[in-house]
Amino acid sequence: MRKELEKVYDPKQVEDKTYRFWLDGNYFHAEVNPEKKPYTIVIPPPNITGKLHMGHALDETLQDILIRWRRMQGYEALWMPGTDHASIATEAKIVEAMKQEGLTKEDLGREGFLKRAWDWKRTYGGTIIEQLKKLGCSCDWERERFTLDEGCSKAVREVFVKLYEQGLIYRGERIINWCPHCKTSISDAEVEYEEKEGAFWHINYPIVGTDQVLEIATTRPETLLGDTAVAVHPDDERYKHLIGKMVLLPLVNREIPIVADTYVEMDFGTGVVKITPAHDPNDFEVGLRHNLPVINVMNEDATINEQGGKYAGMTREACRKAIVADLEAEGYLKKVEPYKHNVGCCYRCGTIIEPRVSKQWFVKMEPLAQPANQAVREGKTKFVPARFDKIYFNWMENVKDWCISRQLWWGHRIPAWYCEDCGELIVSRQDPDKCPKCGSTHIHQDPDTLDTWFSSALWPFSTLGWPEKTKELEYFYPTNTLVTGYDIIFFWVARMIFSGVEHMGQVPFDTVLIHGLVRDAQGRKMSKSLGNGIDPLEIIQQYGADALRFTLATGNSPGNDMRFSDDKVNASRNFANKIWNATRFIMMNLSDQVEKPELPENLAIEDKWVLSKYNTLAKEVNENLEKFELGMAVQKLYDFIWDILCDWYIELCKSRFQAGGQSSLAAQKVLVYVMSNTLKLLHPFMPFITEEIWQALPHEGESIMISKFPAYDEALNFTAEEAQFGKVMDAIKGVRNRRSEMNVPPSKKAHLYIATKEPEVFREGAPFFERLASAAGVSVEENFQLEGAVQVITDAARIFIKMDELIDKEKELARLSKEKEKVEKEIAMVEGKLKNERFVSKAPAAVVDGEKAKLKKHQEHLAKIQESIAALR
RNA sequence: GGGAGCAUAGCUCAGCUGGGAGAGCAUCUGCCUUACAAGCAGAGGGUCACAGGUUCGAGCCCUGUUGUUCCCACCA
Repeated sequence: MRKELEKVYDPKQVEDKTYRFWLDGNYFHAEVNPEKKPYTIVIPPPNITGKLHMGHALDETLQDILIRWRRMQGYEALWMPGTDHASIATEAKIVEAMKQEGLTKEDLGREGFLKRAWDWKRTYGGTIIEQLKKLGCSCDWERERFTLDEGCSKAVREVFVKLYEQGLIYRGERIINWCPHCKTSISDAEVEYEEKEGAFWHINYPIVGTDQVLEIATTRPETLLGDTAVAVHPDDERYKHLIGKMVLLPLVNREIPIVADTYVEMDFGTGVVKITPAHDPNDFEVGLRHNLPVINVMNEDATINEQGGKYAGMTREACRKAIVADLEAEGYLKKVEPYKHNVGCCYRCGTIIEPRVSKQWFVKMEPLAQPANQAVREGKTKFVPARFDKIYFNWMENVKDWCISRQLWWGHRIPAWYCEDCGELIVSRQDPDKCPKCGSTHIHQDPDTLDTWFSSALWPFSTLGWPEKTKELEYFYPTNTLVTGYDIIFFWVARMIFSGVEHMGQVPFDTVLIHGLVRDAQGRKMSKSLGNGIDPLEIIQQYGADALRFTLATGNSPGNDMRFSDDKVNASRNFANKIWNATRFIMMNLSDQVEKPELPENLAIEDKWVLSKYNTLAKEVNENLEKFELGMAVQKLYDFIWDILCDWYIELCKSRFQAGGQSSLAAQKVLVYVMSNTLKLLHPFMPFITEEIWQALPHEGESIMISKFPAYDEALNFTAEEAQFGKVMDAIKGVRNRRSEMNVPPSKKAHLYIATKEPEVFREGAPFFERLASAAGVSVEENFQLEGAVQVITDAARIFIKMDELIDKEKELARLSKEKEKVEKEIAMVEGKLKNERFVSKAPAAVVDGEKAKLKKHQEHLAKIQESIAALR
């Protein structure tokens, strides 16, 4: 007894239940299996602070499609899941939460804070994982990892020590990007530039020993407190004679030199630049070249420090106002111009970055970037679409050393110790208890932690057990496809590539599939501040996970952004319902004799037609997936199911069901066969509904998700029959068309007379005209002589619709001559082509033959029209 | 300053290596045809941004122009 399906598909009844079924079956789990080829995807680990957003939903959907497809193809498919500790983002959230309780980090102390952070991780870290399950992700949850777990920490430590020993990690005093809000350094990649309205303040610096002034222009007057020189271009005729002289720094009354440096652009501003080595990266470089002192005038939170004299304690903004006011009061301010310029901001909190000189740890990039670039150039890793390799190269070829130390507590602590007695620096795989040089036990560990991306960079191999030589690592590495958005190519993809090449000797994946952003219906980026974000879980709740997945996969080509709208999800939901109802119909008509999907011995022409179409679909879906054209694959599935299967084949089956007998049984078998195989093709995209329906239909095996993914089958190559049946369909469409034009309701049936040179084809198809073309009966002959009938002319037939009362002879003639003109035009065009010597000689033979066939078809069509016209007259 | 993407039906977008433009939504017409009105059958609607070029043939390749979005750099 087969179960009845509800009238409308309800995802809520199906999804959780089905997901549990998969988990119980352990289908997501992958093991080292030398019998099979591995296919591996590592998930871009979502932040533990995170909630699933549309970007994740897209990213995970694409990965799940690929992994389910490969799994069904027979690969040992591993989708490695996990989460990222996201040091800066998580720490900021925890600090924020503590603020509500009136607590600061310092109140808790490092240990207390970390305890709290781990509590946080335990509480919220699982949220996003649960949300991934709602989406249907078939990750191997037994292998779930966390960037701060023991294994990943071990990998981080190994890499740090190894690179340090190779001289590729060093500690040094540099100017770095400092976020005054997060109170930590951040890397160049973490700075976002934003165009802001500012001003250009022109300030006169008196030249010492003269009554002259030097006019400088600056966008940051408050940094004047830290000026240690002014610079001009060495070739600048206006200022050449002043090089080496001193100016008096206004308000501060410090004498600073005028230096010459080619960094200065002569024709920008006044051609004179104030040099503040402590607060500008370019000035810092100038300072190094000219041995200038570095005066840091700011605290960690970007307030002015004691170096700022009377301005000490002010914020940078307040200080700017005060300085400008004072300059004006004392007559130093020449003028103020409005000025638009780019300001660096923290990518996490948006606070304006303060360049700051401090001691930090760096990774020397050049030696690591080179082999990585070489590998990509050799095609060992390919970007899809290919243009993204330019972005990768552009960044990697100009990359500066990577500042990896963070003044945060939540993260991998830097494995470096300092001896308080002899000053020795100890970097070690094991925690030292004394100084190896002097034996002192007075050592302390560096308080800083590592950039969160330092651990993510190792993700493709740390999750497989590295630095241990595990069998998983041996089998699953290098992984196959990395799926991610273009926004983290620098942060993550590039760093994984050079890390893989350096530590594993092999690139971490062969393909990087890049997708775009999911935007709102108006094309705006979804953001918290705009409040235009769409919650994927709400969409799942409302429409179902399959509908969401289908929406994200449809009409989306690699690398391009997409818009998300309710209209689209609605259409996807309707599609799910369509499949559901098609299955209901099949089951309503299914006899007990169909026990599994198998083809009948005798196939009717329409069976061959649908099987041929299905076969092409199977072939193309695989081809599209191989090329990462997921959007195209899913579009073809949609078209096949809705148009070919539902609107045509199922409708064709209705008359056979009515007739009963062998023809009905054969139709049932073909339907079950085509439907269940099509469900398999669709399963990676819409896993829940396909499983539910597949289970309801006669099937073999436990679950669709471990069934064999269909492929092209030569036994189903019925292209000739497909073309033949197409002629019947053309005739049906033609009749429908004419009737619709004449506004004849379907209830008004009419007898059809079909004149054709292929009567067998149409006799076989005759029953279909009754249901699909409102025919009261059908006669097929080679020729007919009929009065008072409407005519439909196709390539293969003349069809007379017997409807005396509707006939207006003149109108019919006019319509026919219009049709004749149209066909004549077509003929003229094709003839023109074929008469063109150069076309015939240069175009491929297949194209020329195609044109010839087209011409023949048109000519036959024309002949029929002419016959009809003659008959009417 | 450097680089990339996009420009196709009213809207949102497909269109794979060049062989005479498609879908969804919207609009209009007719249908409760016993799987589905979340449906069925039809219809209208496009100088494929513009200007050149290559080719027998261009939405697709090349050059330029315009509009638009983004990335990198950061001239104080």
